[in-house]
Amino acid sequence: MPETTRRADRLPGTRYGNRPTMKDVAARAGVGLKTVSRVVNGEPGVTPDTERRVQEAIDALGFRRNDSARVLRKGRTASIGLVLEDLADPFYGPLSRAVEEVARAHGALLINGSSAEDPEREQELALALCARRVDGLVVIPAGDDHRYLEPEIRAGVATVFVDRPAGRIDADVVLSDNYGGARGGVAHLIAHGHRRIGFIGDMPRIHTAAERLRGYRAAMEDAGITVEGHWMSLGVTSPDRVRRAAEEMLSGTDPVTAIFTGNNRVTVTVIRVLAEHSRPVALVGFDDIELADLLQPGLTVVAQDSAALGRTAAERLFRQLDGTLVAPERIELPTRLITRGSGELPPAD
Amino acid sequence: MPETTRRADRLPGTRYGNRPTMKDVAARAGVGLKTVSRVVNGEPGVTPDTERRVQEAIDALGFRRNDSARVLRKGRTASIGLVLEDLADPFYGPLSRAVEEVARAHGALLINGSSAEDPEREQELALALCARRVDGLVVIPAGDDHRYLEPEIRAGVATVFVDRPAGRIDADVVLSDNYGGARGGVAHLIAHGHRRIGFIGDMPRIHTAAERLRGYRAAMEDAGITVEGHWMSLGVTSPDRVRRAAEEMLSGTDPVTAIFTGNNRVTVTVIRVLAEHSRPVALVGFDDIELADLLQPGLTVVAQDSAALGRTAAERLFRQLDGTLVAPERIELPTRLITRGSGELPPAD
DNA sequence: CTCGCATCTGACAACGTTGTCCAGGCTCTA
DNA sequence: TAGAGCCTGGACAACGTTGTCAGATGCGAG
Repeated sequence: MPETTRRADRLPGTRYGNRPTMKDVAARAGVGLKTVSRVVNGEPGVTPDTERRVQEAIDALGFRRNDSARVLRKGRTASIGLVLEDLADPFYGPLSRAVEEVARAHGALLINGSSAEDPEREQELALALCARRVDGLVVIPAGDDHRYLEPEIRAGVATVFVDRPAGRIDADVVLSDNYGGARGGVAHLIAHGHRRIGFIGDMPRIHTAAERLRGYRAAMEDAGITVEGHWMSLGVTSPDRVRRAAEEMLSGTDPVTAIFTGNNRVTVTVIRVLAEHSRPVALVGFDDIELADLLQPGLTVVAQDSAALGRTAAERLFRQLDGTLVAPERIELPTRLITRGSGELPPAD
Repeated sequence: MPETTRRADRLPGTRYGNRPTMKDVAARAGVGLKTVSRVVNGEPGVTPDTERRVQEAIDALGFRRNDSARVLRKGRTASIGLVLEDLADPFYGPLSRAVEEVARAHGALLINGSSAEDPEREQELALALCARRVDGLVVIPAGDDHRYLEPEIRAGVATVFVDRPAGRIDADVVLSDNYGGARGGVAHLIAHGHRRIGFIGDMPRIHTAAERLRGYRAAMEDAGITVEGHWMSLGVTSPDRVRRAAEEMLSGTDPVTAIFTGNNRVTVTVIRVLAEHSRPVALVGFDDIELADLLQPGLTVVAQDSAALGRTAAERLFRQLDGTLVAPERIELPTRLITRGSGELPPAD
């Protein structure tokens, strides 16, 4: 039997631990190779008796189809890639899960990668995923230049950007309404009588941070309030710098009576500062936080729906793959103001 | 030029959107196929001039190596699979991220899948990953019978189970010390004078839940306390059932003065119940929660280090792949009691 | 000037699967 | 009983890459 010989010729212990192939199954069942393929894929044209024999051989050998070979032949991998910032961040867990669910509904697997907010790593990851020939790519940008993806997109890799827009290329983008959300949150504070309102946010080179800052400025301008320079603190991220920034705007001759925080990490630190502060200070944070309702007072937030972001992006991705989609679009999902107490405190001055 | 003809023969629009292959690069650079392969893989034996010509052709065509074909040829995919319960659960985010980091250090990508606590889906996912020929598999079990993985493990798929032990097969397992942690947490309550202590946990068919229950019983027995049946509530998971269970053990003739909660979801609900409760009740929860220190009182927890679980498991996985590892082992990581106030409340009866 | 050696290059097969196509056997009808 | 048509099964090539091996090229030494 030449078949057996060929397998024995192999170096021992190499290659998938010598897994059985369709050829082996065919030999054992005494049928042709293609017949095994037909059974494995549920294709018609196999008599029940043959099918049974093949199935028995499959079970006996513990055969499992090698999807790598299948992919090579068929040209579709039935997998999509997700490049995000940090899976350990509670904001991205639900997003990733939502993408996964949509992928699952389309029979695709999800390959995940964290860029750690490093543009180079984002590129490295995205291109590695392309080399795997993922059918599509959902990217939460870390960098601001995505021209490196142009050849991939031209080659047919469906691509959607989430949370932040793509840089220097035309592509589908799904965003939260950062500007509107921040503007609404600050307006909420103003409506409760505040005029000296602080803003602590991330580096403005990050799109979301810039948009939220813009929202803050717009709300203040709407109310005819001139923003003092020391009310704003931009680009601080580490807890102790946030702490210092908050303490600074809370002291001095012109202390703020309310603070708007630009993301959940900042919010958490500010909550700690305020907990030690004697005078009550109103607070509205961008991004919801688990247990926000159990704090004293409950935390008022501008919440974005990270799962919806992921779902929307993934659905759009698969519509690209269907060919249902033509021109790139920019989708903005609304945010929601959730009042729980901290944002409704009156100014104490 | 026969090369061009062959490609033109293809059906238009199929297969990766007609990406260039090494053959195309070779044709354009006027070199042989294997030379391109050498350049792409940085193999020696190519003159600088040839290398430059090839590199130019690669850039001009936007070529990117097809890893599917590479995998088929080489037999290793440089990717590992992670089957967990729910990526949106804050417990699994850091775990997944830790696995990813270790994978990255070994040049591997991570394919993620959520089982949604459904054994069938776990199996389906794990086998799909095996069909992709992942080099290894990190599984957080949903089911309790993993014999379906035996052929895969025999075929060389490295496998490590995390958080819960594998069912009915001998395999590497990395766990938290659920028993010891719960026992310590309950002992902590007893040390603060409590004797009527409630326990609310998940279904005992889940290993972690059973172990934590066992820890509770052991601590109570250590202190010579007989546990009343209505102090324990097992298998409740939905918020309203937890709520009812908590309210029940807090009322009646023999109300508990302290509660030990078996996981973070339960803890959150119980915190809500206690917030509405007039009499102060001590609380220790299994699993840490973000912002636990900002609650009133701060939440005392038995914390497990989910990142360490993931890291340990992944490292073990790659040591299996190195061949450094022989016999399956069971590793237990310690938990840590973090006191923040809620567990140090004296009994109020 | 020719031979030998080292260096660089390319032809070819193989990885495991699927699509195409044809052969053989069967049934049904005339 | 012979011919037509259908159904099942198998041979073969192709997917894009890498390993093997042999051929070509260039150089120096005799």
